[in-house]
Amino acid sequence: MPTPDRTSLGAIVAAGRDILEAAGLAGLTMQAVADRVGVRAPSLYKRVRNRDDLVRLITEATFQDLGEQLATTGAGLDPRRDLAELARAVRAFAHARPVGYQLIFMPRAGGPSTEALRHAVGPVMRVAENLAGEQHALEAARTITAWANGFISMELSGAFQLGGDLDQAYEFGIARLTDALAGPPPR
Amino acid sequence: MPTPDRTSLGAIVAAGRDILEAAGLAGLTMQAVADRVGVRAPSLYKRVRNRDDLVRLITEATFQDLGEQLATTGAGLDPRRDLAELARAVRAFAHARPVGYQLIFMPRAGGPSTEALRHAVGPVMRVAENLAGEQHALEAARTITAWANGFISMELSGAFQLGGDLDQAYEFGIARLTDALAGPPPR
DNA sequence: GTCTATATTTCGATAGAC
DNA sequence: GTCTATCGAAATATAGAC
Repeated sequence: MPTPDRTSLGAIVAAGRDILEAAGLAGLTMQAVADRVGVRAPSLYKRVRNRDDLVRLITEATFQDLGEQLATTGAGLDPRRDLAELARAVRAFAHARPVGYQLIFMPRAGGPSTEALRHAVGPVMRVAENLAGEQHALEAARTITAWANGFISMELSGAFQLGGDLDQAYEFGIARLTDALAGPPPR
Repeated sequence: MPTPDRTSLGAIVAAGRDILEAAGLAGLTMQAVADRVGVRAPSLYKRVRNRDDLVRLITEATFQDLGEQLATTGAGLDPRRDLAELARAVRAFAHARPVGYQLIFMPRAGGPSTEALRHAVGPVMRVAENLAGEQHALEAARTITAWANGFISMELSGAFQLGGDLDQAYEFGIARLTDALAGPPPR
């Protein structure tokens, strides 16, 4: 009888995500993952092609989580309120998994499948369309996404160094963006 | 008579910046820099403490360049026009040096000196104050910066995958943000 | 499927002669 | 200041026994 399974792909990905948050992308080594799941490093290669593959799996799992988080948010009747809730949900997610969040937006060979992307961006597109109209939905969604992701990325990287209250600044951005997108279309 | 200088700190940093753009941060090895400046790798350590130090110098030089680029932009009389010019200037800079630009916003130990930061952000603060008023200058500047940087970062990382014209989306964001910040302040 | 052992590669950094 | 020579430290990945 062969040796029974001592780990699983799910456990490996989960361990990888924990290590990623605790030690950063550079700290995500095959050895560290093996230690955490309780096997030797070479055994990981039975379930994962290589490290890049593991990073990709972790990124996709994180992206999927974000999508599910947003799916349960901002589906109300008031698009202005929905936008605010979506924006706060994204930021909360990023605060909970800062490294994983930033990993999503890193340039890499095999980006997220367009399917997964539509799933995660869906709620934002809906709100954008309700606010700015069908014709400007994509541009409005990109404005929202760019602002939120930019704010969060800068916050996480410590780029806001001039003091002030960041929570307040985020709410300020929400309020102004909402007014801007809900306002009369240009021209 | 000792051997004459065969390179300089400036040449090393300049070579590092070129390599960074051509081969990414991982490709920025001491060996690659040495090859490009025409010395052996150990010689670099006479002018640079270690690799991290070199990366820091490159980041600061890039940040300085960005600041100078913005200093000559958007100092006109019309804050709406100034904001548009500033936003376009940042994006043009990022397109010219994508890796260096993203390096600026990476979390690192010794962030840019507050002095260098004020220099680079100065023009944005001025425009924000002219648009949104003194009381909301910082928040407005952060909204602008977050949106522009978020848009550019996502663009550079290939995160915009749903088609559409990105130039147009950027102009859309400029127009809407300008209206939003110049509009009546939220009481 | 897991293990031990090891190959490979790469890179950062130092020592000491000239 | 530059060089040759080399160390030392990782980390990825493979081979083959059990």
